[in-house]
Amino acid sequence: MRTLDPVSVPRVRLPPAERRRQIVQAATEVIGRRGYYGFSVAAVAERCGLTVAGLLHHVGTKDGLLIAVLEDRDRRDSEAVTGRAGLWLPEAVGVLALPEAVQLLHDLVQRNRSQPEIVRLYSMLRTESLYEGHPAHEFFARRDEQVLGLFARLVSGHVAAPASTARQLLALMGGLEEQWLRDPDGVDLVAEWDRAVAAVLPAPLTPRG
Amino acid sequence: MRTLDPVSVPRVRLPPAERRRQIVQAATEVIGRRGYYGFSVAAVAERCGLTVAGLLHHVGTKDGLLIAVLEDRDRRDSEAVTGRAGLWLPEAVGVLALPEAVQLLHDLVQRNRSQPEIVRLYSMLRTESLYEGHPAHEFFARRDEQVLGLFARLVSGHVAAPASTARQLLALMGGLEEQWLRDPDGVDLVAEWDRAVAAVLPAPLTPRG
Amino acid sequence: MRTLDPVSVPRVRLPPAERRRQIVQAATEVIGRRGYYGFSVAAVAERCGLTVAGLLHHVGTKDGLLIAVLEDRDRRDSEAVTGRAGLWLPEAVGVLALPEAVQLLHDLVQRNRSQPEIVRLYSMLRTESLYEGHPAHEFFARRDEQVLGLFARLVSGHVAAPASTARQLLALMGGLEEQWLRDPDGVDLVAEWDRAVAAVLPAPLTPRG
Amino acid sequence: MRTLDPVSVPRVRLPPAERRRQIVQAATEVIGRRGYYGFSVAAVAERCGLTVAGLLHHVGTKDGLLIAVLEDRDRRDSEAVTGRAGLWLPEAVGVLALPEAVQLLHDLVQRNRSQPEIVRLYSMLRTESLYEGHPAHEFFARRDEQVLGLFARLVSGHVAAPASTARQLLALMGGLEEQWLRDPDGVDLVAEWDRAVAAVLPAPLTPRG
DNA sequence: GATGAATGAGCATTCATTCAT
DNA sequence: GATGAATGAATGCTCATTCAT
Repeated sequence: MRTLDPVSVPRVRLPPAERRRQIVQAATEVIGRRGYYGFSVAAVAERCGLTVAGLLHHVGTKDGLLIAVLEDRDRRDSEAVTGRAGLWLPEAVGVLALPEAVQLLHDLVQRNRSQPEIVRLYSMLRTESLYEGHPAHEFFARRDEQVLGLFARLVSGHVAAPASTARQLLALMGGLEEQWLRDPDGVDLVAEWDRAVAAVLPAPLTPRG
Repeated sequence: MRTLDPVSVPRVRLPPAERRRQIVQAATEVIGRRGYYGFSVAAVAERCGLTVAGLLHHVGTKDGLLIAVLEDRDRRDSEAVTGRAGLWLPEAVGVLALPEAVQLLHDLVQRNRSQPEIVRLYSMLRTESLYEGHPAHEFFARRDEQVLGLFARLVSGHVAAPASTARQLLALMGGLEEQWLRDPDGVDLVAEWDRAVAAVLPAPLTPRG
Repeated sequence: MRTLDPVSVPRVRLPPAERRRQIVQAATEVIGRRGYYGFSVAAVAERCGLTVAGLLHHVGTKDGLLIAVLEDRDRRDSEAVTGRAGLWLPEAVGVLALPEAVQLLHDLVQRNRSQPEIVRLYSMLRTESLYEGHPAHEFFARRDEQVLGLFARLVSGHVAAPASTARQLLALMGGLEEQWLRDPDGVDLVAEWDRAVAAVLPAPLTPRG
Repeated sequence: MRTLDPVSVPRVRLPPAERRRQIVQAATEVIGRRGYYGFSVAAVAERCGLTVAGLLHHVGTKDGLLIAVLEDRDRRDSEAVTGRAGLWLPEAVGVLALPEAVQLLHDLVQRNRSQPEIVRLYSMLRTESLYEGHPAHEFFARRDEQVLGLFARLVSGHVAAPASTARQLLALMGGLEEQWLRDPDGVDLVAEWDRAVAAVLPAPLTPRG
């Protein structure tokens, strides 16, 4: 067998919270590389220094593992934008001026650069979930809808066709991230993003940081 | 698990060329939906009305099947641009004026709209192949390099940073196609592409067709 | 193909030690008859009343099964000569007088007569492992070397060419065992062995028992 | 796949007799290494530069291939002893004096040294065929019986128990050949055989050649 | 909280064989 | 005389899951 590089981990008993974190992280890496269809519960278990049965004791099933990963992501993302005050809520964004919107997108991309494993996970699952049978199909359909809505509101009033601009921003973000994942050292994700935004949005102010 | 919907076909001996075409097409669909890791040789065989052994007689291994698909694509793509006279060769493109370049990209996207299965295949494989262990890793690394080079030459002289603009075009193309695959009826791929090009390239002339 | 006669056993959970013993015994029989290349994991599993997956849970792979058998043999053989005090150690044997040496060989053959399955296993594996690709190639090369060394020391001082006499003893033992396996009722293994030793060694005393 | 080292042979059309010879030789090698159960028709075909179907065109089935090999051996062995005038016939040998008998055995072993592949084939098949289900089971049972009979007659009148001496000679021959196959450079088959005969037969005259 | 035993289903691949060409 | 297409059965192994401990 042996998928991915076997990271041998000593088998120790961990407190549940830490174990959970460990599992989610291992699953993120493995699913990010092989996708939902292609990854095996055993590969994740091995990375955790757990038996398969031991891992399943925490997440129940293979699907449960995916759900755990997705929920964990959702929770962390929410926390990350808490400072930004419920940004995902439809009503919350209309108030932002263009510079603030640009800054927000910039921060988002910058944050992604610091967590390639998670970017990889989303890239993989978003592509895989195009197929209707995929367990995350609805999840990502809803997700993209929300993000497109958010982006559209962010640029609304500043561009001619906010919906199309939103699509462009989403496409650029995913596409540039993919190019960056393929060649992390050759592609400066944040710089490319800023340049792309400058091309797509009018009067782009240079974002800070 | 019952992958995809089983299409039962009578078992007959087919002329080799036609069989080959059938296999490649079935594999394109299946791999496009489940990815290389997630698809099974059996699923392809079933779609062809062949035994697994019968299928393997033609392609040798699972990897051989992937290679067959990729080579077939390459061949067809080459044929498609033959009218455009060896467009992938580095020297061949410098001569194009911007309107012709825009037209060429437009035609490319329009062609893609007519073959969603192939777009899906490439989308899936490009994402999966980010992982270094993937059998198409090198294939897509080289491919993206070529395409980025082509795009850069297409826009060279017309934009400030051709390499970055090339990245933006590639990202937009992949990203918009993905949005279109997720919601084929809700997204007008060609229109969105034209709008994106208008945003990203200067003085965009409306392409014909 | 229906290998050997299927012995159907009720599927129950066995204590690990007993299961192990059962597996090793079943494998000994099957490999002894069909060889490593010719036997199937399924044949062993069936004899144990286990699924193939269930069997593989214990031994990992087909090779692992062979190794388990060989290790088990080694362990038992060691135990059997423990009473003889580390007989396989080079220094330990020089002290034996010829009658004791003859007695020892006699006992060895007599023990073999009581376990035809194991003799058959060794006969088969020793022959198969002549081929360099065989998983037990090195094992039996080393083994034969050790045994030849032991035999040479046993007869050293009593014959003109101990190394050649050792080869003769090893050849006779293997060859007579094979004749006995082919016709267990027609060949008196121990008697033939004693007669052979009488021919090959000088002044052979009749061994007891 | 790929068993044994793939000896790539150009595919040419051969005259039937030569093709037959080639097939038998390839099969001899492959069966000698992997045994009847462990070898594949494909491995033989490859060595002949033939398709599997092409090979089967000549020998019909896997069993047919084994039979072809065995018959070919029988024919060649007969030819080899023709000069010795129907030696395998029961009545023909009683007339030999001991020195002639010793010389005959010596010649036999010497001939074997020149064809290790065939010795390997017989060693493998004789061991494998101990199992009653083996297609050559009867063949080798009869064969051993004949050889034991021949040997017994050869030494009859010169030793106390001709049948046992015959067994010893057969055992020695097989066993020494096996040791020689395991280490062809380290074991001088003919010399060891002569020494063994000297030990087992009385007043052994040094054979010529 | 975690393990070991066991299973049923699946997977890629090999194998011997048949048949039409 | 030889090939290519195709098959049914088998092979070694993986996988997700259950259950008793």
